[in-house]
Amino acid sequence: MTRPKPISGFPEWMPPQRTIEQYVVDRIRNTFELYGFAPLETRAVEPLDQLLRKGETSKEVYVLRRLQAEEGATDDDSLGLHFDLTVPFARFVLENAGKLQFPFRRYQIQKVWRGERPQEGRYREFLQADIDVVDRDTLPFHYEAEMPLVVADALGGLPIPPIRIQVNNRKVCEGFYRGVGIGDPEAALRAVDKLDKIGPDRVAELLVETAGATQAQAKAALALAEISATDASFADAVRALGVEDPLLDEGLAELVRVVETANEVAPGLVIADLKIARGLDYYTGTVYETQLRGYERFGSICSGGRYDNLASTGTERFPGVGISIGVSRMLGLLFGHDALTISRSVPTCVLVAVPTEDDRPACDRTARALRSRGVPTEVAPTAAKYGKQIKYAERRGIPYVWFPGEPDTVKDIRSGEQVEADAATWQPPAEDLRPVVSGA
RNA sequence: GUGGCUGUAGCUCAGUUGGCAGAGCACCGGGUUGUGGUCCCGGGUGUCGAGGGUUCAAAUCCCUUCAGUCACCCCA
Repeated sequence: MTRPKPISGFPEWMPPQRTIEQYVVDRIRNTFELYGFAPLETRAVEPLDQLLRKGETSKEVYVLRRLQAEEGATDDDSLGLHFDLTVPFARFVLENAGKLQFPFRRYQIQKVWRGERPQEGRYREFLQADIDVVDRDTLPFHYEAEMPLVVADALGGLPIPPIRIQVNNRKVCEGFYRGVGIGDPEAALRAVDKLDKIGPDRVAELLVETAGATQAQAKAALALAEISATDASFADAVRALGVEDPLLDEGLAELVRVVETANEVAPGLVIADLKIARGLDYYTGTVYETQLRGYERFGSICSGGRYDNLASTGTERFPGVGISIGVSRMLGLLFGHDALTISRSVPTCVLVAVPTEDDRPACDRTARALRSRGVPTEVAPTAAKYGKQIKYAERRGIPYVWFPGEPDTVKDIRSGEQVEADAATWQPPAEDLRPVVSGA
């Protein structure tokens, strides 16, 4: 029998890491609900044509197929695992528009799948935590300013490095490109997005080669991309470039509002960064990317944007804005750098020692009494010597060992302090009740 | 999907021109007939990632494959 091996890109964390993940997800979920987002879970699969509706990245979609699929099965009816939570949500809104009240605020925390080549913080199966707001026909702009605040609140209470959310607005780029006469705005966006990686010279070359820009146009696009600021001053820098376009003006006004809204609540959280592009299609307004301070080189852990055409039937339109926290990605990076620790590897707060097997029923009663008051408790596996029972607790980080006797005593094995205790009333200090997650 | 690097004990790693698989820490047992950590004694716990090839002989050389990681691609 060969020992089973891991599958590339499908990480399985150990209980301490999973405990941390649950803690993080709880924090995120509670925050989302604090802002009034309603819970939603969509099925894992979507019709393949739905998934591929936008973009030609079909390579990365996992397709679902029965082992005994019929020979003549057509591709039309095949199913794919969802690769994000926005596309399934858009489908859900269209499907259930009649039952929903708009604007509709929902959160979704689910696994998604992408057939990418894995590396640290980048997996084929991973967890995302997503919020979106959609409305019918038109979506008020102010929701675009709200997204970063929710994310900052959710992540701000966690023992992780501070985040910085980079924002841009598609209208700024597209208006600007139109203003200077660049023919292929999408190609231009794609080129400009690489600025940090390949530098201004290569971006200028790309702009000429792929976006059909002249040298002067490339220079202008590059000048725009190099602008960034944590306050509204970026708008002056853009206007100083002397490009005139109504869409540009609209985008600038929106981006200023996003930045100023954030600065009022959380100064330094948001930075306007005009090279941020995100995916090629479907974003139409504000776009977000998020860096963990100190982990900038690992890319964005949270991203999203405004979309106007994702959910539409032709007659009805449901514009939306959303942002998604890459939970697995963020935790994978932090775990990889030993930047998160937990005080114990199991939930157990108290181990009830067992003097002899004849005493086990009494020990079980003690455990039940503690559990009934919310103290996570387990009973020692065997009536081994007390030294071994204490070691059992120590190896797992369990802080307390309960010794049956006349009277019962409980020992804090970290300090060695042992006191008389009654299982009907004893309570550990609040900080010992659950494992504590902390930064390294 | 393309290319590079890495893979030896639970962890960190050593292993010479191919010649009996090692160290530290961790862990297990005992000293300790019942309260751990210090100390002493004892124990190597391994499919050298896997499969195949070359060879008298492979952790070592060759091929394939799996996994991790890095750079691309992509990031909906």
